[in-house]
Amino acid sequence: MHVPNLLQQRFAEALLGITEGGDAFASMIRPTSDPKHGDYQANCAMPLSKKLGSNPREVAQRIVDALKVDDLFENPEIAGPGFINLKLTDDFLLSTLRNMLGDVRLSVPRVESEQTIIIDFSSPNVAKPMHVGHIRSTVIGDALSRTLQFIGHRVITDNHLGDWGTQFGIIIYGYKHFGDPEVVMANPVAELTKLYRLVNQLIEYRKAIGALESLQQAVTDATTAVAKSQAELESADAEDPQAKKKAKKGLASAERRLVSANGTQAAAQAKIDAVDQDSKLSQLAGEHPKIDTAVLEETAKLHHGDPENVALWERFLPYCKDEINRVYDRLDVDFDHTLGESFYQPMLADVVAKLESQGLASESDGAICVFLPEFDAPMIVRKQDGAFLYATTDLATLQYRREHFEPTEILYVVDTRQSEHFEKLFAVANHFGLEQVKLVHVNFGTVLGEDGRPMKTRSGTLIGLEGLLNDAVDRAKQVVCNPERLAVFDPPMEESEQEAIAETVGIGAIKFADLSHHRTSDYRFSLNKMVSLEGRTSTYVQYSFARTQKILENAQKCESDVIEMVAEHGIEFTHPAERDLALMLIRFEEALQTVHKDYAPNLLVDYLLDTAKVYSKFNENCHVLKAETETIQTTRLMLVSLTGRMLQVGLGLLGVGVVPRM
RNA sequence: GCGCCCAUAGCUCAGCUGGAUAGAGCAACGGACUUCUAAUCCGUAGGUCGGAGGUUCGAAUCCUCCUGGGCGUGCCA
Repeated sequence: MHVPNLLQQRFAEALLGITEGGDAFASMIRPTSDPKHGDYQANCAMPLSKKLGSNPREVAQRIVDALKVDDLFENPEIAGPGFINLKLTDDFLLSTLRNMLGDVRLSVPRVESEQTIIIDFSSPNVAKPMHVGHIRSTVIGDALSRTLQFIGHRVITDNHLGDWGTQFGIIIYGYKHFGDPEVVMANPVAELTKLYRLVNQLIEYRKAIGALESLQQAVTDATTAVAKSQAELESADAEDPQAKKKAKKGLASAERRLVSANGTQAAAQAKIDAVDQDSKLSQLAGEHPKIDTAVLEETAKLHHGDPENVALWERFLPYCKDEINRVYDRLDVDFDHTLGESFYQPMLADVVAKLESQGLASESDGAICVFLPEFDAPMIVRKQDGAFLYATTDLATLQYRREHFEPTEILYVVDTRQSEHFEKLFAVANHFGLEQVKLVHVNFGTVLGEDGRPMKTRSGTLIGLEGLLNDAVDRAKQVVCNPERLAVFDPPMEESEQEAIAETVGIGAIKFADLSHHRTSDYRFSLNKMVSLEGRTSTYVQYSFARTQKILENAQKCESDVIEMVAEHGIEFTHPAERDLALMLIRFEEALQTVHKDYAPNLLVDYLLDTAKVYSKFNENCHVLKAETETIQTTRLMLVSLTGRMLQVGLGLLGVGVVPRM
């Protein structure tokens, strides 16, 4: 049920009778900000009165007179400067709920025009461990995929794996120089990860040594700047508060820079120390002074078809995929396709040739570039050395998807820092046969550390994703297995049930916390808050669900029983909390539509939390089993049953599970 | 230098195409368990929506400028 859409039609009809083109104002309908104003409000009278040059309240009255909404609303009221306030009738609410009973879609219709939407998300580089930075794309992409599918679109998910990059040069180098074939093949996933980490550490060591001097300089500069700012502050005219304020700000800024420079330098120094203080590592570092360039050479050899490296790549790739699939299993995320960069490798030369023949690309400084009028820098599709780039692969991917999937829309769930890349890509795609496809960069913000600084993806010291999931589940287990809480349950909870709950609650907490932020904003990653199991978290919603299930269990009723009871006893509202809950329930479709409109799952998160909140209030105020009459009990059982199902379905669309008790 | 993004309560964050008195959670303080699970609920306190102009009947939201921060910026992905 989508009340605003329904209302919009009614208003359009009424407005057309008032002035030509009046229906353009019909969309100005929204839920009221304050329940005392009713359920929905229409704001069209104010702007319309300006157009007509008359009093807004009079215009509102004319609209109300022409409006036909008796079947849905009580008498509309005009308030303030010209708001039209509308309150749904109880009859309408009750009959809408009745329709939701037994309907797996909870009265959410499938969209009228089905689109084919490709969602490109997650896309990790295989061969290196997944870390916290991979959460956002994976979780947002998965939630969008489930939600768009639910409302009736044809969704195709594709994990564009980074399976052809430098990380394989790292593994190949590591295998050739440090790998024991027997040990590696005995336990390939773990051993390859170890090799990756070792070689990466040695590379980082080299880089840190190379950078140390300039980092030291940055610290010195920042120190000087702080001293200078301090002097300025001291000499600032005490009579002039503005000058003093400015000097203070300058000092604060310089201090921040110093802290940052010190941090960067310390990180580099730590990398160096870690190797220097380990005799084995420092020996290896001494033996491989050019490891960074050597790794690039191994990568280049792979790309040029060197038989040995290609054979190693083919041998290692499945194990690398096993590694990431383990994480996807745990996260309950899957893909229709996993077409990585390597898949498009054979098509890249053709893409460049086609761009050149169409006059889109041209040679510049030895590279093949597409120059775009709206950008200073070109999009480079082939390097001087002949190698292809990210942009080339993306164009090949676009071409392939157009031919094989015929999408109407492609969503790229990728870090916002790549927005310029996508702007260029989409601009080129417009001249490359993809004018008809809606291309969207579903960008998202950076995950920050608890200190508020961006988590750098290449620092190598990031917390691994698997470890993080384990921590969350462990934390959830501690709470679930709290003896005080466990004592409540009858029959008692077996160990296996406790573990299942911890898994659902722990993983859900991480996903839900990520999805609760608007996708474009940065957020601070705080494991403590996510699994605190208090406040606006997944646990709150899951707990609400568990309470609904317990009531149904105690009443020994399932939804089909409720349908019969409704037919027999009828339904009515006798407490405001019942009506408030009903109003939330019928808005499910509205919430889902807003998720699609802005590609923003946080709107569904908000909706679920609000619904759970309203349910809690209902739960406090409206006892089901002790209800005074059959009709009241039937009404409440219906609300409980629908709420439980709605929370379950809603969480499911976010990729978060529920448990029957917790 | 140029481009993009951000600034909302002590902290972490919402705020949908401009709408009525700017919200939530956490932290603080005060209440509620003989009650279908207190992982809960109720209440109190806390904000010049970074600053200054402008558009409008009406601005956290749109425009301009300023300040502060982040990110990106020709051969990584």
